[in-house]
Amino acid sequence: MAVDTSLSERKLIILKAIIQNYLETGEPVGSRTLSKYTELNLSSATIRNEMADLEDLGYIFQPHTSAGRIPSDQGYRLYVDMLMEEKEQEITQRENAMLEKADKVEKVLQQAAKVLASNTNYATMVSAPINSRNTLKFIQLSQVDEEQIVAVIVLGGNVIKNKIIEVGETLSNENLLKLNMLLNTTLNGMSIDQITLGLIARLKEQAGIHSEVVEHVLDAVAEIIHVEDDMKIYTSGATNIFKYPELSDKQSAQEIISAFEEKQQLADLVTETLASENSHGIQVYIGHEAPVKTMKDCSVVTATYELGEGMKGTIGIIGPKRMDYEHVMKTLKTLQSELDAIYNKNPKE
Amino acid sequence: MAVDTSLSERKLIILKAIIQNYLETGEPVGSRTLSKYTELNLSSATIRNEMADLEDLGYIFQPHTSAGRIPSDQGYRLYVDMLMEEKEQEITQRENAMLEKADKVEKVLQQAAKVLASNTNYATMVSAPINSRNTLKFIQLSQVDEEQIVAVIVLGGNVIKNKIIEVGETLSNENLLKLNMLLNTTLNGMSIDQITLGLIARLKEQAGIHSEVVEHVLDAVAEIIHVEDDMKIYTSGATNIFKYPELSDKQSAQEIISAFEEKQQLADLVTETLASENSHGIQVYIGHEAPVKTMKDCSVVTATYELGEGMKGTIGIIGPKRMDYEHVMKTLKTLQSELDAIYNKNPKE
DNA sequence: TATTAGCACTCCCTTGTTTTGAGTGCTAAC
DNA sequence: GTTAGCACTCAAAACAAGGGAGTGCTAATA
Repeated sequence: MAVDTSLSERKLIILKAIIQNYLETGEPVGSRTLSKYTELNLSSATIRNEMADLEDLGYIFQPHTSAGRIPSDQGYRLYVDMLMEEKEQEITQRENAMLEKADKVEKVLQQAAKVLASNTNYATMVSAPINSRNTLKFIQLSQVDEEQIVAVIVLGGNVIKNKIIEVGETLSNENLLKLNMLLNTTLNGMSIDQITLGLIARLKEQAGIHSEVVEHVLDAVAEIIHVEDDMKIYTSGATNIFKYPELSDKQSAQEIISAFEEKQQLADLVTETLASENSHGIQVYIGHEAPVKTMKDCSVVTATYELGEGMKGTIGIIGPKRMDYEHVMKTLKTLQSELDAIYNKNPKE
Repeated sequence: MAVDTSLSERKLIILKAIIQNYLETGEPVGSRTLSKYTELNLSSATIRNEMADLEDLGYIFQPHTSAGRIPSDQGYRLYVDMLMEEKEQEITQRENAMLEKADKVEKVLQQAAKVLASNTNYATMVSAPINSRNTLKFIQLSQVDEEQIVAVIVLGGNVIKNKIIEVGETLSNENLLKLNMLLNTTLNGMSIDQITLGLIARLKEQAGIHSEVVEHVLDAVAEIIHVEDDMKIYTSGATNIFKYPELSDKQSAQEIISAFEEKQQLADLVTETLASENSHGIQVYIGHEAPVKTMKDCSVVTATYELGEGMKGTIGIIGPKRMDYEHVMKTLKTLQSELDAIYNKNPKE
């Protein structure tokens, strides 16, 4: 993934210039423009020669004969890799991300998506961290009325799950107490994926109260714990894609916005990102590289954030291939640390 | 709102034919077409005369000279009013709305929106019922650890609210118990808007435990109860608008889809709908009639559903003016009763 | 008197043609 | 190695012409 050394310094400069110019204008860029744009002081003819080479090497191409050049996916890739290396030594400095503290995780993430979208003018998404490795801090069953019990479960990071359990017959107060004791002493501190069905079965026996109700309630508890909160994803600025002509023809717009509405595809994206994390915690998918076909004409930049204890989530930006990678990557890094700051200031036990 | 009697029977038939034809094709409809389409057996010339009249009266218009006619907002309005009257005597019969029972209100509503969208090919929204007149069924504070208390509140219709309350100093077990007793005995059965700040203040005194912690906790409880769950709105099929050329130019599409993403405008729509409810529980806003400017080129059809105890929510469909009003209204009615069936089968106390 | 046939007219849309201009590749000169 | 010059290409814009759907009006008809 390092910079391809087969390119001369000059070619690199020219390529970079082509890309940057194209990022700004969205138009194919020609040799004349470049000969002014760069500080190389080369004539357009020379540039043309170099461009011909770059085209042969696959970094740029012409949308049609006699048009200027446009960076190819490969060209973008090289460019982004260069950026990555430069950034490496830069100190990440905190910026004003305007993230207000909010007590509900949900709110924070939704707002994060919003801030990101308005900062970048691209479409954004933020996935809630996955709970499976989170640990149970507290569990309680309470009688609401004769036929209803409410179960409340608090996980690390103050994630709360709850559900009403409908019971046929009433559970006596003592039994409820017993059950609560049992649940808390047994499950407390365990991670979600440690709480297996086998464990629940054992609990049923240990409960010592042999009634259908208890079994039913325990089953319900297991369900609450395990029901994958189907990957909550918060999005914002989906309509930003209308700002980029290359994405806003009906067909593409329809597809991309659908993806944002349905969220299933975004979920796939998140899964993929979390699976193949790289050193920076930032990943860039250019065009076809993205794991979702809908994004084949977009670039997707994702960052992973961590709320401690292995609870990871993803922040993502979806925009045109000619996105401002530099700014985007910087903004993502900032947000990453903002989230860190918000959630890791309460030291985890 | 009754049928304008100044229109002859024949004009009405022609207007209806124009509209129905336009609903199907989306193209301006001309006199020739009509002379075949209607069972009136009139020549195109006669039809032309009638159309000229209808145009003078403002029910139809030409997008340009020598084009066919298109219904105006006023024309649609008349048409819809006619439909309403016809439907009046029809028996609403249950259809297969495929709504699965789900225990979380949230899920049900999201699914309702989805079903609706796929049934109609329009963009849809469903607002969660507003809680302010809902009653409190159960409240409980539990100690999670030294510094955290989780508050759980169950409202009618099994709506659950919760929040972690951070406390500086630990609250003793007995005090927590006392507090729970007090809260339950006092607040149980009260509606949200009955629980005023004054009441909370009185509770603080009654608690008899004079400590900052108790005050803080009670304040937090009040906040949880009152924090307007900022009108949750579930949407689906926003991208359906791409199916209608008259709405899918960049400008309009951008605006409409934004409205669906931001949801604020939809919330306004809901508020308006709930405020001015009419006899059928179904309302139709045509073009400029909608309380939101974004929808000026759309028609919005809304229905109000009730979960008992004054908890009302709204179902809405947003599409082109040439939407299939008949089908839409029927579908809405069906869904309305589906929701009724799901939520009012557990008889409310 | 209401309906219809006929006709001239309007104007959008489609299709085809021309022009323009940005950009290229190549070659020959510097 | 670099550059000026030139012929060439091709997309997009500008223009022109024809077709066609639809209209309004008038005069004939039932």
